[in-house]
Amino acid sequence: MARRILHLDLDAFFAAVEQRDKPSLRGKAVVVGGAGPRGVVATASYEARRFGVKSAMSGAEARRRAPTAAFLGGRFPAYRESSRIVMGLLREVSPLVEPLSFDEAFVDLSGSDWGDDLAGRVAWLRAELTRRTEGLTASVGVGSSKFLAKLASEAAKPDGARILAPGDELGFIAPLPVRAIPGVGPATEQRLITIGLYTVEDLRGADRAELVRELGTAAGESLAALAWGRDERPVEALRDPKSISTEDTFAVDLTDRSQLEALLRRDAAQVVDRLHKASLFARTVTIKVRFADFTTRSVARSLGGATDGLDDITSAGLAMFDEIDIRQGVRLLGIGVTNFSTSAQEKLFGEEPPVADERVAGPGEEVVLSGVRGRGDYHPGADVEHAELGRGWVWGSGLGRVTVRFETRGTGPGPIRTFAVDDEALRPVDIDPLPMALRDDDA
DNA sequence: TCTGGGGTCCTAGGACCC
DNA sequence: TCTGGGGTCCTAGGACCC
Repeated sequence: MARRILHLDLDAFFAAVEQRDKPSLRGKAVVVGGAGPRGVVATASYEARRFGVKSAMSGAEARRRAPTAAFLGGRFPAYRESSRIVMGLLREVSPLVEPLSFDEAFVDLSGSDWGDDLAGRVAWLRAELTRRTEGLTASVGVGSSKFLAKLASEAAKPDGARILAPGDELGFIAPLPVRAIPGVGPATEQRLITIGLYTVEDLRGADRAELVRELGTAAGESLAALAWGRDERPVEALRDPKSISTEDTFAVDLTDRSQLEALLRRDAAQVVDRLHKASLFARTVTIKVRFADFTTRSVARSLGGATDGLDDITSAGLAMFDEIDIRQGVRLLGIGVTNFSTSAQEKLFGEEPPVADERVAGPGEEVVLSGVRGRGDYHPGADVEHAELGRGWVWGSGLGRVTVRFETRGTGPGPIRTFAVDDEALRPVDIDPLPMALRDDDA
């Protein structure tokens, strides 16, 4: 019996959450991300895509293409909440759910009772998802492997479903361009085109040995198998994290070493904090430096044993950073940890116990850009509350003023008012998205 | 106003060991 | 004049994904 794998992808997720919560933006071009001098687009609504705006495009380019679009900073707590509802719904279908990101997951339907009437069940799932999230839509694909399910949901976008009958799968993928295969990006695509391979069907006729020579063992063998629909990767509900890292791109290139060191300390504290929350210990520390010319260097150092100590990790990072020539200017600095174990290892010589978090408010924090914003302030799109007018969102700000549109999911398009930034009646709403009427644990 | 942030996986070369 | 041959760990960098 062939496996039945379901792949679900929320449509234009971040932008769709914004349109749901901001009625005046429904049906309009909305771009999440792309703020600041070096921002890039995280998600564009389908209306914005019609202007040619795409994920990962620079904000400058996106504004050029869609000058009338609403550009929003992003509200991670709201995205997380909707994601939680969707993943909860999927876990009611089957315990074998593998989230890939906030907006995407695989479900192994062998763990479900979905044998008959697959189309009816999928239709129910999509309708239920829209109901519980109060308006989001998802595209769903079902196939006999992760690979085929993912291509099926891609074909169903937006707001559709595609269920592949086992006998139709090879015919369905044959005409697709090689670039449609997950794992084939611009570089691999170019190499395949160079040897005359444009489609999945071409790949089937290719010489296996040549693919391996051209792309390496892993990629070559994997493509040769995928072209014939062969993909045995299991749906894994629990995957251990392999690394934790954080990095900052600066609004301007920095050359002041002590300022960069302070930022590195602050980032190390954040990484250690997340390490503690995950109850993990790491043996390897990595730093990443991107220079003004966009070249990137990474340096890694393995410690004597696994640690979650702030001092250990910070000093390893600083020691590596010390050896890097930063005269041309640094546009990005980051630090991360890998090589996890679940217990600290004895060090060669005695070590103090893990240090409690010591929050370092580094100098020059204002130079740090955050592409998509998660915390409340008055960036465009942020949630606010006014003492008399209630909930709304930041339409724009500057010159000591904030303009707010007063509307929420449940209202119609609302009125616009402008305030002084220090108006006592107005406050940012931090991590408090409006509750959904229906929760995933209601049903 | 070119090019975010958080990840995963793979490769290649050198060290080191038996 | 050969030059061995695995296996594993480590580091740096690249490709790719959302």
